[in-house]
Amino acid sequence: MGITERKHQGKRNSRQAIIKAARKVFSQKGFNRATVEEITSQAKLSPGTLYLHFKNKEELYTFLSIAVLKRFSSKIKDIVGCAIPVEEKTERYFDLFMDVYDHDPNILINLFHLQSGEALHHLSDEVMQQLKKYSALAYGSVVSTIKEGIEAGVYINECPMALADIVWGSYAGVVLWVNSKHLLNDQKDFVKSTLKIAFRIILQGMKRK
Amino acid sequence: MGITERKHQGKRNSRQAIIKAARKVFSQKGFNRATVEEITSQAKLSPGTLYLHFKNKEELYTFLSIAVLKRFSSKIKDIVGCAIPVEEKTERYFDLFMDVYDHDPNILINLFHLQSGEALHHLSDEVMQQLKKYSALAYGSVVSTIKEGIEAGVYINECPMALADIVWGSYAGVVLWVNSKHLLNDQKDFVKSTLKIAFRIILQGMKRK
Amino acid sequence: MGITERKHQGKRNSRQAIIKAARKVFSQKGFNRATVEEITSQAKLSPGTLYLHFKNKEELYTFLSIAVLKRFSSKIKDIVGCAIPVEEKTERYFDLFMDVYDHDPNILINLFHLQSGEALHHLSDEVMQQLKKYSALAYGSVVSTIKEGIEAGVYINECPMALADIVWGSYAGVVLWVNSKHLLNDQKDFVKSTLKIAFRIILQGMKRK
Amino acid sequence: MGITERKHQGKRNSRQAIIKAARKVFSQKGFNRATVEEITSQAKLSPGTLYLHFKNKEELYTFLSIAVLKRFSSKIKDIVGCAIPVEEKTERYFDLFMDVYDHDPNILINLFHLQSGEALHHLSDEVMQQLKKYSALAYGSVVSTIKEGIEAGVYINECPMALADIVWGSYAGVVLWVNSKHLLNDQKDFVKSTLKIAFRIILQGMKRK
DNA sequence: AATGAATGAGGCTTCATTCAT
DNA sequence: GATGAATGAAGCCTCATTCAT
Repeated sequence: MGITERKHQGKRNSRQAIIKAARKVFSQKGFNRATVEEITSQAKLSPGTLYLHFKNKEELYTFLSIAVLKRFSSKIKDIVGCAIPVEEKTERYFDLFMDVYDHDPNILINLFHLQSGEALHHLSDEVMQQLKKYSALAYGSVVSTIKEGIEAGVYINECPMALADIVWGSYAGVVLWVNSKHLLNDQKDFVKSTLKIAFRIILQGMKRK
Repeated sequence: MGITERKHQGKRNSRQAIIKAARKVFSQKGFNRATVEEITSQAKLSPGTLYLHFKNKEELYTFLSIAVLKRFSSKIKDIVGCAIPVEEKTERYFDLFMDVYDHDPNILINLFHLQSGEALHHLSDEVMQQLKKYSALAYGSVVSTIKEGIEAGVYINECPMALADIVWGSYAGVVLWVNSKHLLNDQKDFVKSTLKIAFRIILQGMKRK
Repeated sequence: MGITERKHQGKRNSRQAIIKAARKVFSQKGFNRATVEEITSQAKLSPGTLYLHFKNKEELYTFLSIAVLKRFSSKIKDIVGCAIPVEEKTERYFDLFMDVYDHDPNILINLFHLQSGEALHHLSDEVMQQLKKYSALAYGSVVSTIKEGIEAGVYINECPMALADIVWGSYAGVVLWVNSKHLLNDQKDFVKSTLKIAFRIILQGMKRK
Repeated sequence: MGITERKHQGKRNSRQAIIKAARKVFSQKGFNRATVEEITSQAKLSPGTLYLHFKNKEELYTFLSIAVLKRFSSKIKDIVGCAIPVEEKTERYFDLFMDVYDHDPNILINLFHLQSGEALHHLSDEVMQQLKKYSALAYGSVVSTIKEGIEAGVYINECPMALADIVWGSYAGVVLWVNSKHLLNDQKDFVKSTLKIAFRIILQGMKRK
């Protein structure tokens, strides 16, 4: 594609190209080892262009995480609102986790890094707000469903937040762990099957005897 | 402590000071944002001193991880060898995980980062060997106990390696997750109680009905 | 020159500025005492710019040497191919040595240092190949001409490689020696006149009686 | 050798050990890449000991050079004073050069580096004086013999200093050149035979026809 | 909107030198 | 006289970011 054509496709296009490239590069290398130069060159753009769309590297990174959280929280809200038994909701949660994983298996690593304190120091207030908002939404929905399950006598009687932490943490931990251990080309299926078992175990373990 | 006293205590001391400071700084900031300057100044030493003890920043980092793995794998081997029922072994594993956590709650973050590929590029062969050795030892022991449990009909009949990944990944994931979510001064007890629940859930879920 | 003008001239310019400054600083201080900071500041650029053009300090250094070798070997090949008597070829060699010296009297010091093992540890394969290639070309041409002279009964019957070593080593040695002994501003003419005598002596001495 | 015994052998011993080790290490690595740590550990001493005998690394380096110059100038003066024909003196010079080379083939590289400006910046006045004194003595003797040869009609009528530069520069240049080109284990004989030819050529070339 | 050359702060690492023992 | 742990200045290099075009 020549420079001329690309220019005519407007700002939207370069933004999408950067987002796509960033997902890939951040996934492969993590936040620190990923360079702006590599991301933009994979997007067939120049470094300066990144800064037309994002305030800095961190905000691009955070943007990717927020995107997942948005997707997540929106879908999870749908489930929470449904008039179906808790156990069926939980099944759907499982599908949702898998869906997110399919959509971008590595983006979860970003969310993790984000909270691990390696990034998050030069974010604008606006982005920070969004991050908190969607994070709270997604997390809150999980908590409320668990609470519902406890009240319904389905799940063990523990602090619902702790249980949500366990679900969420286990999910992310297992993905990261298996990912890093099995650096194969097609690890996606392997991770998914392990995740499937993990979920079954956790849900089984959370059930009141 | 004055210069005089410190010097009197020999090389050992500065090494320990660096290890201690490194544990703290790496935990707080992660590998990349932790600087050699900060680690050594917290140890009340000058930057050059670090290199009397460690080849570079990465090897210091890896050293910390290996130390945990060593501690872990040595204790875990003791448990594996015992002539006690699998379920009792699992109980002891739990104590061991807690013991490691008590000994240095943050060091696990290092192990995780280590495998995430953000570090590990300038390690000497010797250190790399050690890392692999102790990593395999610790992991292998968990796998063999799970296998024993499956054969004894106690645990569900799934790939033991997958189950080990789930145990290990969940543990690390929950620690990281809860740690990063609750950035309080005294989160240790909070994390531990969540971990306790997590273990109970997972063990319960792994049991054959 | 203002920033505006310089930027307008593209990447080429900064490269040339660095090469020019590097020649000067390396000549004055040698490889080790020359600092990247000094080279780039003399080029009115910032340190980072050097690394847009050269992988590291060593490759810049080597580049300068290869440039001379290229110039040298290309011209020397022309002479070798000519259908003229050996003695005339030798005359032209002399002119060539002087030409290289005129073009950059100090660059020979680089070649020397290069082989002395004080540099040459972080070169990329590509640069290393080039260095060897042009080095072999230049040296080989001298050897073949000497061989021709021996066979024609013009020069004494000694190992042609040894004779080439003597010609080359004497040339470089005399330049370095006179340069370092007479640290005057205008030593160029002095060196050249000494070189002229040296060549006359060596050629005379190499003749079969 | 235990610490106790070494201590009883007095200062002289450690000084000699350092000198010996320094000759070796400087020869192998050049001034910059040779480290104080390596020199002293080869001498089975600790770094601090070097500074009991030499003000700094440069002065140790210079000391080695001065030692050669001393040896050189003293022997050369003997030759100058002899009532023998110039041509015979020249023969003896040749033997002397070879003798120095045999005694320490690499020390000449030091002298060269010394003048190339990579060292020589932190010398005490006293050492600087010595360096100049013995340098002038050795060089002056060569010049005076050449002058004698010119006056006797043996050598071509050129500036005697230039001729001395050529002899000296060629010698050092050939050693360095051949040394660096043929990094073999037993290059000493190879260098010597090349030097022999070189001398023959230069002396022959200097003769008046 | 896009470029990409240039920047320069900041980090890692080395190693000659010191000094308390 | 000797030690050797510790120092800390100095150097190389990276890379997120800027800005003139």
